[in-house]
Amino acid sequence: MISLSEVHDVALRFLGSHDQRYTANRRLIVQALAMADAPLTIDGVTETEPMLALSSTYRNLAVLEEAGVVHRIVTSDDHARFELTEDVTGAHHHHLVCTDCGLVLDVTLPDELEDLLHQSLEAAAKENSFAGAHHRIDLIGLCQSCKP
Amino acid sequence: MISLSEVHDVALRFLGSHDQRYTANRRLIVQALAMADAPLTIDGVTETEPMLALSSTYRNLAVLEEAGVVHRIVTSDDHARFELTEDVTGAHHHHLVCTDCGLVLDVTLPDELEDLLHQSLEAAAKENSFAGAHHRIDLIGLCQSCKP
DNA sequence: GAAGATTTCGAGACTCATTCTCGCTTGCCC
DNA sequence: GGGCAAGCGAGAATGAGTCTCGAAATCTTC
Repeated sequence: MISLSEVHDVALRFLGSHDQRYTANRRLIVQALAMADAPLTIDGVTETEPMLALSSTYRNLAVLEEAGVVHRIVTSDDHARFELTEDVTGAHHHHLVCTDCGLVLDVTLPDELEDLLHQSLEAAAKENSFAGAHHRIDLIGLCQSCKP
Repeated sequence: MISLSEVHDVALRFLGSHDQRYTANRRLIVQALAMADAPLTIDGVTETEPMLALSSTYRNLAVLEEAGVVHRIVTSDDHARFELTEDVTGAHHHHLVCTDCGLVLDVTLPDELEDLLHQSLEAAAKENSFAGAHHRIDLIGLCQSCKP
């Protein structure tokens, strides 16, 4: 597990290479995401750090996303969720998504499987003239509290 | 490839078991989705079948989704897209998603890979007390027309 | 370290995809 | 064929997310 100060270092570097400052607000957002054990909604972020204004949080999350520090997760639930990117945390992972409450949990898969997948997807991308950046796997189901 | 009339048969059955009628409008929507070679946005559906009112299309897509006939795909793009479910088409597949224009294309993966994946995801679900229904794999990248 | 330039902040207005409302139409059942 | 439940559709309402713009913070240059 990567330390909080390392996360801040990476964020600073990423923002720097996009001509963006690492302001106090952005720091708070990154910290909130780093401490959370699951991707957070905007409300989740502002509840964790109540000093943050809603509009600034939206703006700064967009800046952080642009700089590759955070990643936006959109589910059928109508609040987007945010997490630090793999480039920041160093951990490739996927998601369990609850269709009922929208909860998102992180999971990792065996490396061999990831390799196989990567090869297949690469081939599929080439076949369809897609410039493939990365893949995303979600297991869609019901979380513990939403189970019947 | 499954025929259009088979698609309608399945849709009829699915709706029936949810105490829903298979009305002319719903038929048009299913037909539009069946003929399209990629998931359609709401606008895409109403453009294909201009007789459809917007509000009715939204309502009927919700009904069809509830009945398991269509599936909603949400990307960062701010129009949801719809396609027939695998239960209707009989074809398990995944998506290439363009981060720029939101285009979604269908791809299939080798069966062995799907099997491996299924096992791993099943295990991950159990570990997190998730009742897993199905998985979703997206390759995120840039489509031919959005490539730099 | 002060003046000016530039960036960020935040409260509220605004946008627009989606959902809701409600009177009208359709079609099913006896 | 009358009654009634379901579906229809135009427009209003909702609300997540974006934009605006004056104020505050931060950087730059001397």
